[in-house]
Order: sequence, then structure tokens, then C-alpha cells
Amino acid sequence: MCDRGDRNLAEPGREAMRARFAPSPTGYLHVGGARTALYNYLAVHSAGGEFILRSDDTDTERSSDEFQRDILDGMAWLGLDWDEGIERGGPHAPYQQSERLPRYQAVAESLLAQGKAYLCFATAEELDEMRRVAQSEGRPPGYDGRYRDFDPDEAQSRRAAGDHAVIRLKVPRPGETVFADLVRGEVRFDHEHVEDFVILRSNGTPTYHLASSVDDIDFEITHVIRGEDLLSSTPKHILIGEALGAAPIKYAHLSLLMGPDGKKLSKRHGDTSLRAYRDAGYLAEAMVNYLALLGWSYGEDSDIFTLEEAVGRFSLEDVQPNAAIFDNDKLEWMNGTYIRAMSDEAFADHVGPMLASAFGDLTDLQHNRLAAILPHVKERTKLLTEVPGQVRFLMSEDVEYDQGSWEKVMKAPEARAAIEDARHRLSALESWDAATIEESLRAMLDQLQLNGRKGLQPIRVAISGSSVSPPLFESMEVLGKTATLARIDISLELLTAA
RNA sequence: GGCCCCGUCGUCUAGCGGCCCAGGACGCUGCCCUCUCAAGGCAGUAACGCCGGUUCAAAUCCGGUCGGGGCUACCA
Repeated sequence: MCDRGDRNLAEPGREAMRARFAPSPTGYLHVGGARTALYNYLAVHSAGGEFILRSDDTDTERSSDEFQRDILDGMAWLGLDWDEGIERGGPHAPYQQSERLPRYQAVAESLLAQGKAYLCFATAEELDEMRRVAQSEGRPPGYDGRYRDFDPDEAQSRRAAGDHAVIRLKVPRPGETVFADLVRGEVRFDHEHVEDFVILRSNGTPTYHLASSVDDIDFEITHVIRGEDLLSSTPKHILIGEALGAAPIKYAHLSLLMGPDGKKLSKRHGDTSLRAYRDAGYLAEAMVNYLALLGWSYGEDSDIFTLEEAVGRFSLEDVQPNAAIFDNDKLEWMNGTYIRAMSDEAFADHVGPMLASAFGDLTDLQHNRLAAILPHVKERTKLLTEVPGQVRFLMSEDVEYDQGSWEKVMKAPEARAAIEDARHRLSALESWDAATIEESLRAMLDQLQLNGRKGLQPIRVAISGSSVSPPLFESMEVLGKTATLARIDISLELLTAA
């Protein structure tokens, strides 16, 4: 790929990369934002440099502390720590745009004074009319520049007199903005399609374009890595930078994440907040791993890797420009892979909170049973949230028989005989461990000429309440002899009653 | 409508003019293993959107076309 811009990111003598993730706290951190943050992190760490976290909260109406908290928590959960920024400070503090308003105003006024921007008094009605007419005439829509050549002194006095005015950037015309996107190659925009856009609102607050561009310059950002939805706005940002005489910034626009239907991932595809995945029982490591694969490939040797390993191979130029569909099946498979790779202790730690919320404070008995069964449950878990259901039969002295399982298994002709025979043998057992239990039940199968499926499933349902459970012999061992026999008796009574 | 981006199996991707009648992973199907469910093993299914051009040779380069997506605010 020779047309994808400058790839000498780590060239000696070049300054270190400085990239930023600048979410606006107007919503929970969603998986798409998390991926953008991840790619910024990977790019910075693979090239050497600083990762900055900034809050683009100029929209005071929609921004909230709760959302900002959620974003920070999400970043921490994923392990994407930043070198400078919110809650961390740094040489360019504050990193919160709402605290930098005077700076943006000063920049806008200075651009105005230099004649690189101008005051515009057009009303909302005028603007609507402009768009309408332009549309109908098939011309590029947008502001027509009617105040561009208005006399500056007259404009100033008009504003001083109390007329509401916005400040618009004087986009060079004719003109064209061309830049080498790091993942897409050369992109060009004729200024015919870039209107003289607003940089400062009539209420004195900056627009996103101004605030973001000024911060990127002030914070000495070298690489802007963001979603493709901002690709069309890039000429505006470059133009602001040029008007300010700033060093050019490199851009990398990541494709957007799509839902299973091929449409942009959004609430219509369910809860796409990172928090929702965390709550659903996904591991941060699996999430990071999966997200990294959406638009990038680790190599043909493996799909499973750590954040650190990804850093070792990542390069922006290898990022795919095409959109990726978020595939829950693969994420789930990956999560299961990570869970199985965990130590038993780590697994117990991870499911601790959800077991506590499902069963309350644990008794010693419950605790011991969990410690014994969890390693077996771990092997068959894809989502941490499945665990309480898997161990429920060991957490209470009462069994709940699953209707479907009962119908399917206990109605079989050999069920009763198997359970009765098993009861005799088990009650005679002197030691109670999985191996002994298995030996005893195998003898039962032998005796009754039954295969494992037919002869053991009834026992499973009898003691766990379901046709699906952790391994039978181990489950029985953990349950204990007394409780096991009690459950067998209950199932026998139910069989008789029916 | 205008502008911009994108287009390899169902999905994520490898592929940078011959190594490709296209490789890996998830999914799916079948078989094996098996006390259920998982896991594991083996086998299989399945793609270069289309049309032209350049070239001895194209998934790879160019053009067009079709399809998808984004933007088009005094939101970000």
C-alpha cells in the first residue's frame, strides 16, 4: 500500500505521536467509542508517544457528569489508561472543554480581527430559506456567504449595538482541501462544498469544530484517530488549523461499527453501551481482544491476544477502511475462551459479585460447595452471568425441578428403576467422592443394561432439577450424601404421585 | 438531491500483479469423544458485487456501474 500517506511514524528525529480520545459526555460509552479509544491507545503505544483523554463537553445541555463517569469507568475497565487528560492532569490542563471557553472566544476574535473570519447576522429563517433554495436549484446546500464581504467596522458596531452575530470562518474560495488519511489514502474536498461555517455561536460558545481543532493544536496532537462520521468535517478542521498557522495534523478515520442488519450500530440493536456488555458477563480482556479485531488483524497465527501483544504488532496503516459488523457470536466464543483460560481463583473472584447478588451472604456450606464446583462450571461458561443458574441447585436445600427436563427424562420407562437401584447402592457407600460414586453408578448401569445417557440422566434431574448440569458425579460429591439421597427420595415420591 | 467513504465466505479478516480454481477465525453441518451441557479432535459448507480496460498474467492497477454507509446545524 503505497498511497496511504506517511507511514514513517516512528522515523528517528520525528516527534513522538500524540493522539487523543475525545468523547463528548452526552451518552454512555458505547462499543464503537470503546473501539476508537482502543485504536488510539494501540497507535500511541505501538509508535511511542502520549495518549490524551479529553472531554468534548461544549454541549452543556446534553453533557452530564454521569456520562463522563461512565466513560472514565469504561476506559479503566478495559485497561486503556491515558498519559494526560481528565483526572490525570498534564501540561495542557484543563482537559475539559467547558473550562476552556475563554480560549476559544479569544481564538475566534483573533481570527475575526485578522480578517480570516467574519461576523454574520443571518437569522435562522434566512438560513432555512438558503438551504431550501439551494436544494431546489440543485446547488451545494449551505450558507451563501452573504456577510462575507460586509464591512468589518460596520459589522462591529452593529454587534456592539446588540445585534446577535455568529463568527464564521472565511473559507478560501475557490479552493480545495486535500489530505492523506492514514487509513483511506488521499481524500479531497472542493471548497464549493465547504460552507463558511460557524466557529463561534451568537451566545459566545464555540462550535465543536472550533473547540476540537483549537484543542488539538493547543495540546500538540499529532494524530487524530476517530470515527468516519467526522471525515466530512475534516476540511473544516484543517482550515481552522491553517488559519491559525498551526502545524498540520495527520488524520486516520476508522470505519463505523454496524449492527447485524448492516446499519450503523445503535440502540435499535439493543443496548450497545460498553456497560451493558460488562453487566452481561463479558470479560474486559475478551472485549478488548474482540474490538481490536474489528478492522484489524493480529496475524494469521492467532485471533487471541492480549492488549500488550496487540501493541507489539499494531500499525495504523494496516487498519481496514471498510465497515465492520459487530458479531456477538464471535465475541461470546472469545469470552468463553478467556474464561476457560482463567485460573480457578480468578474465575471465583469474577463471579463472586453476581453470586452474592443472587444468593446473598454465603454460608460456609455454600462457600465450600462453590469452591468445589466452580472449576467444573468454569469450563462450560461463556458469560459470567450464566453461573448463578448453573450452581443454583447447590445453593439451596430445595430442588426446583425444571418442567421440560422432567418431562423429557423422568417419563422414560427406565428412569424409575435406575433411580431406585442407584439409591440402594449409594446409600450403602462408605466414602463419598466422585470416583466412588461413579464406580457405584457404573455398576448400576451394568446391572440394568443401560447406557450412560439413559441411566444417568434421571439421576441428574433428580439431584440438580435439570437435564443440564455440571458433571454428575462431581455434583453429587459436592452436594453430599445426605442431600443427594434426600433429593433422590423426593424425585421417587414425585414419580409415584404422578 | 449534493459531497465524501467503502465493497474477499453468513460474519471478522489474510491477500499489496504470478506462490490464490483464494488462507485463517467465528458461525453452520456431519462424524468422533462422551454422564448432560460445554470443551476437544476430524471432515465439510461457503467469497474476490457487476461490466469494461491495462498487462504475457488481476482478488490485487484504472474507469464505469450497482450496492452499502457517513455527512449535509448557531449537535458532537
